[in-house]
Amino acid sequence: MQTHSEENYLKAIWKLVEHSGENVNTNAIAALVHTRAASVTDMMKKLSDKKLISYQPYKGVSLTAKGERVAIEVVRKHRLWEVFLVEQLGYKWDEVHDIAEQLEHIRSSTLTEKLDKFLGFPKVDPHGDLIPDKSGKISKQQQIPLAQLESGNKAIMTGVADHSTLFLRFLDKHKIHLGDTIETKEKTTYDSSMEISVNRKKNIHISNEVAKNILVRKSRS
Amino acid sequence: MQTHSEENYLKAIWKLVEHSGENVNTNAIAALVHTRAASVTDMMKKLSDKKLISYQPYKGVSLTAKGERVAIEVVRKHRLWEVFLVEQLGYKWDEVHDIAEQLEHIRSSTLTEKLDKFLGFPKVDPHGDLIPDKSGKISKQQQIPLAQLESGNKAIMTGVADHSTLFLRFLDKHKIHLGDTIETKEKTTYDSSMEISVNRKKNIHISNEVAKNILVRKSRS
DNA sequence: TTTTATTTTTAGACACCCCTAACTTTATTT
DNA sequence: AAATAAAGTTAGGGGTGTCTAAAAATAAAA
Ligand SMILES: [Mn+2]
Ligand SMILES: [Mn+2]
Ligand SMILES: [Mn+2]
Ligand SMILES: [Mn+2]
Repeated sequence: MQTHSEENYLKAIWKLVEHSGENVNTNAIAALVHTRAASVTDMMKKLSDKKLISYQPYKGVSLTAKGERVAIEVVRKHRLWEVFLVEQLGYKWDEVHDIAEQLEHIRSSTLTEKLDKFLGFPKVDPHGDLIPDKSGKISKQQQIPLAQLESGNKAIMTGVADHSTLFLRFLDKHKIHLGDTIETKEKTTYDSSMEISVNRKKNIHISNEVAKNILVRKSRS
Repeated sequence: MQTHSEENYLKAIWKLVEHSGENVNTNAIAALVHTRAASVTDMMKKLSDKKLISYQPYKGVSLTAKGERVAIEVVRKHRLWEVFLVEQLGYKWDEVHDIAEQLEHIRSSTLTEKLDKFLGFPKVDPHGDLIPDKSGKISKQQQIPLAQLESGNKAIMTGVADHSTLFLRFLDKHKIHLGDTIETKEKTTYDSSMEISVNRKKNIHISNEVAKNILVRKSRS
């Protein structure tokens, strides 16, 4: 049984491992859980004692099988609750993170499965992130940043790399949504900005900053 | 902003005041929040410092207006979540308490209202308890224990005094539910047990213990 | 290879929430 | 009124989770 705080740390480590593959460093964790390095070190000792991570001072940490199981369960709950908040309660996709951050810690042996069923066993959350299944399995998303798409190629938007309210609202304002077909019209060499079309209609000019945070799946056309 | 623990204490005090009217004593609180008297005293000091209760050592406590507002908000959330768990997720009425005990602490300026709307603005929770409205108003339930109903009188079951799984399952087993019409057929003077009919059909013999925990509203017939 | 900068850990502290044991106050008996 | 019982508080302490400041280890630069 883990505390909320322990769960938050495990989830943070899991996310960092997903992205970097490497052992995770203290400051990165501190940034994700909004604490200081010293607090992270304290927690790493506790999680290590509980065999949830493997930890060698100064050398970073990684999750044990046990720790990963816990982390994935938290991620599963977080994403399922996000689906609930958006699809059932009518929240916008930029409003749900903080609430899900709390709901993910609700402890019950039956709640997650009932919620999953109630929601119709969704595969992805409102941000396009995959929802781990009951057993903790989660397939790797085949997606790349839009910034990497060659000129003239079509793709479907499947996710976002930046989950901030600011970015999500920016996308809303420009009517760019998950599932939209995006075509790269023209790339400017100078600043790597690009002209794109959304659903074959609207043409928009976006910066490289934005293009890096839009994740797409190349359509085999 | 209160901690989970503070909210639990405030809710406990609120419940005790509802039932007794009097200043609430330390041991009663300890029993409700599953702690010891010493812990209660510690917390009373903190809540008093925060002006959430008025507290005089050895003389019991009562809620300030501020404290009552917080307590009722927690109760509102608890009961709304219980409705969600039963009506949307398919839980039984004896299974939801512990989960609602956690969900009631989810902090969000918008969640409660969205949930309330989603559920269709329910008036009562799965146990017949009234749900405070958005402004914190909660009307007094006009109900009495079935044990107090005179022989030959009809009433409608509106609630339970005992929320334990054991009792709720007992009622399920005997198909006694909220909204059922209950008529007192015969009372045994010796042990105050009684013969009742449920929905004009089934006749059941129940102990006084049980009759005290079934709450009914007399039907004006 | 030194020196300097960055990262990480340790030391010491504090708020929170709970506990047991001992003491004090209040209530009840005799 | 004195003795006893019950209820409530204080003293002292433990685990958790966070912090700042200082020290140690590692990485980068000169
Ligand atoms: Mn969280
Ligand atoms: Mn998400
Ligand atoms: Mn609670
Ligand atoms: Mn209830």
